Amino acid sequence: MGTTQLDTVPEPKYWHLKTVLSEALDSDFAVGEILPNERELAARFGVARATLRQALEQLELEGRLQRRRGVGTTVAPPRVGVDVGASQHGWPGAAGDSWQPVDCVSAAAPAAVARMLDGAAGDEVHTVRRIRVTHGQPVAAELLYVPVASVPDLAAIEAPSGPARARGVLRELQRLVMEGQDRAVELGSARADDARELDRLPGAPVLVVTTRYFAAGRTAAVSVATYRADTCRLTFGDSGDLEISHHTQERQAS
Amino acid sequence: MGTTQLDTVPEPKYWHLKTVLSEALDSDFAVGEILPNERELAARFGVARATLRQALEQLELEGRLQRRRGVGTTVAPPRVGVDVGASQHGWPGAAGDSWQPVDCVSAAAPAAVARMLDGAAGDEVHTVRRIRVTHGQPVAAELLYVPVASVPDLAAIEAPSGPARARGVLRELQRLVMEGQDRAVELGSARADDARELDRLPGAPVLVVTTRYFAAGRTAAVSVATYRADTCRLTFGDSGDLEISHHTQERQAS
DNA sequence: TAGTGGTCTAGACCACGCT
DNA sequence: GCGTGGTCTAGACCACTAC
Repeated sequence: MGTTQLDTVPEPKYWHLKTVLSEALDSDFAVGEILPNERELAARFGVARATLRQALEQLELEGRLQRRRGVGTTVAPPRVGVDVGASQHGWPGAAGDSWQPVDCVSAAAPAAVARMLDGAAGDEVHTVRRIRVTHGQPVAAELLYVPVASVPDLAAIEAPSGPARARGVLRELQRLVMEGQDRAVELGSARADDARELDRLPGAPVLVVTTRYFAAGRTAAVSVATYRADTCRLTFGDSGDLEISHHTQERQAS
Repeated sequence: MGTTQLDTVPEPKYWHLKTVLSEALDSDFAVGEILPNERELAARFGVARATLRQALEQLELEGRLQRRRGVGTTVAPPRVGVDVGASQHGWPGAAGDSWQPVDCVSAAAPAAVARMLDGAAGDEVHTVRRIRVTHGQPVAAELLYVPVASVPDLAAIEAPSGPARARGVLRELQRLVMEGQDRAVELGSARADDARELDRLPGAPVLVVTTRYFAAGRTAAVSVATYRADTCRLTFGDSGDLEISHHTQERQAS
């Protein structure tokens, strides 16, 4: 009698909720507008708060919502296109890049880093910390590992740590002839220190961009950049946005 | 008195749990090994199952674990490096690419697609469905949108749908002169149909790679490829594999 | 059929941002 | 202090897989 055709497809509540909320966001809310709080939304939809939260989490993962403890849930602006492609074919720290050096320390390389630098476990590296800011918002935090062997002329006069030393390491890098680079993107979750720089909670989803820079037949530096996955869209190639200028192949013979 | 130094840093339980489990995975478990079930793990650590699950979810997001309903939780192998970069500078469907056409239908373009094709809302497009398989596992599902105007010579003889028609559309694409392309990567959650192809649950985290192909001064095609975020690392540039350690893969020459 | 992970509930308390 | 989202609990039932 009461059998509906939905018997065969018991769609989870949170999934259906997400769909309903998503459509409501499109039609009834403006960017930046604040939603009713979770307890009220849950009551309104007749579900437990945990279920409602499962739907909100998905929408936040997709960049539709932004949630801040103590404040509320707001409608997120469209993701920012952040260029990580061809236009950055120079060394990190080249003039005009959008990174801001924060700190630098020198110590033995962690095992995982040493492996990527094809060096031994205890080799000493400069570790440069940088932040990338776009439209006034922090979008990425980076750890740049530079073996001391890559920048032998770094003056001992430089400060032992801090932004000044970071700039010194970056300056020395520019003097090398780059032979190529190598990028990978994967999903990760923010470590505590990255989360702090990115104004997110630890464990927040991030896109981890790992870049290896080659010079003098060796891996001269490795960058591990952590982008906010909720607010960023990583773009490659010339036209990050809607610009369709003519594209000349720059397929360089090695 | 009983005040410990931890007062200032009330680390969440699930975060601490994740750390502990992560270290246990490194030292006590082999790839593919099956973990104790969630109820037992929760009891062993003295937390509620929901809390334990929060830690497992993070580890799965980071590609450390694999969970399958009705089966159990296993230790995941390292992520597979999937090339989405320079080596694929040809049209989709070019000889030797790792995609497998599945289906093709022709209909009016959805609004979002029409926008990327800089066309009108109702323009007719061929929608090609393809699957990418690596090491025997499905890693990505793609929807390739090709305006009928891009492949005017597609014979009417072709089947109205199915893999045969998909191959026809791809074949016609090869005849165009590519002027450039354009890629973006962002985090998303799997739609129901993609999830089925990727052997995941709807909502699973995925990396969405959007590519625009330019020819004859227009956007000749748009591809939206959905990669499993748990098992894939997207690589760009020359050297895809970072050669983490023993890599005795039988790289078959085709 | 037994055992797994997936969903859902109805509470509670905590940390944080504002005012 | 108050309201917000974040964490946590102790259950229950369901869907799926393998035997």
